[in-house]
Amino acid sequence: MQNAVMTRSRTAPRLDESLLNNVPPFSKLDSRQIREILDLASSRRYDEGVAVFEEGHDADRFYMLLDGYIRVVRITPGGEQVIALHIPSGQLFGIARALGRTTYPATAITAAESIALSWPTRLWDQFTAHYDGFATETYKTVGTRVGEMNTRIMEMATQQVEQRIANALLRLINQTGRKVATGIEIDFPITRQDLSEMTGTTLHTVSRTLSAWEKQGLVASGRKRITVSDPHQLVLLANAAR
DNA sequence: ACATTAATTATGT
DNA sequence: ACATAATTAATGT
Repeated sequence: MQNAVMTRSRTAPRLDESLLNNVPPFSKLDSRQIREILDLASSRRYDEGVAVFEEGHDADRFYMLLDGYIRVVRITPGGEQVIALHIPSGQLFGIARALGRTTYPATAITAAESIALSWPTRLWDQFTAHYDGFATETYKTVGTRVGEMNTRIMEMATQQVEQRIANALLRLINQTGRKVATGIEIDFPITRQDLSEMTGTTLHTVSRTLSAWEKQGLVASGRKRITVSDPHQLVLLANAAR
C-alpha cells in the first residue's frame, strides 16, 4: 500500500524507476538499465483471489510483485489444494526459467489485491546475461524458497499439528506481518481453511487450536484476520518436544 | 492424536 | 437475505 502505482492495466503511462531500484534482483543496476527493463515490462493490477498463472501452463511470462501478496498453490490429483508458500511484494515469481522449466510448476493466486510487472520469458536469458546481480539475486530467492519448502517437509514428517500451525503462523508474520498495537497481524485475508492447507490438517483443527490460543492470549483473530500478540510463546510452542 | 460429521452461529455484502 | 467463515460437540480411526 506504500507503492503508488497507477492501477491502469496495459497502457500505463510511464513506470517510475523507483519501483525497481531498491528491489534485490535489480538493486545493482544503474538508472539507464532500469529504464530499459521497465520499458519492456507490462504492469497489471489483480483483484484478490484471481490466478495470475496456472500450474502446467506454458510459462510465457515471468513476474515481479510490486504490491500485494501471492499464494503459490498446487492441486492434488484428488482435487485438494495445498498451499506451498506465500510471496510478498518485491519478489520475482513465475520464474519457471530459473528452474529449467517451460511450464509453471504451480498456480499463483493473489492473496490480496496486487500489482505485478511481467516480462516475456524469452527475455530471461538476456536479463541474466546482461544485468549485473540479477542472476545471483534470483537464485538466492530460489534458494530460500526451496529451503522453506524443505523445512516444511521436515515439519510435516516430524511435528504434530499444533506445532505445524505455530510454525506456519510464525513464517507468515515474519514474511508478511504488519505491526499493530496488539501485536503482529498477517497483512492479507487468511482463513482457517487456508491455514489448514498450509499445514496439512483440517480447518476444524485449526479453528480449535486458534480458539485455544486465543483464550491464552496468544493470538487474536476474527474473520479472515489473525494477529499474533505473543510471538515468543508461539516460538516456544513451535519447538516444544512433546 | 487427530479426522470426520454434523449442527449452529457469526459475519460481510 | 444470502453465501461464506468460524465455532463447537460428538463420534470415529
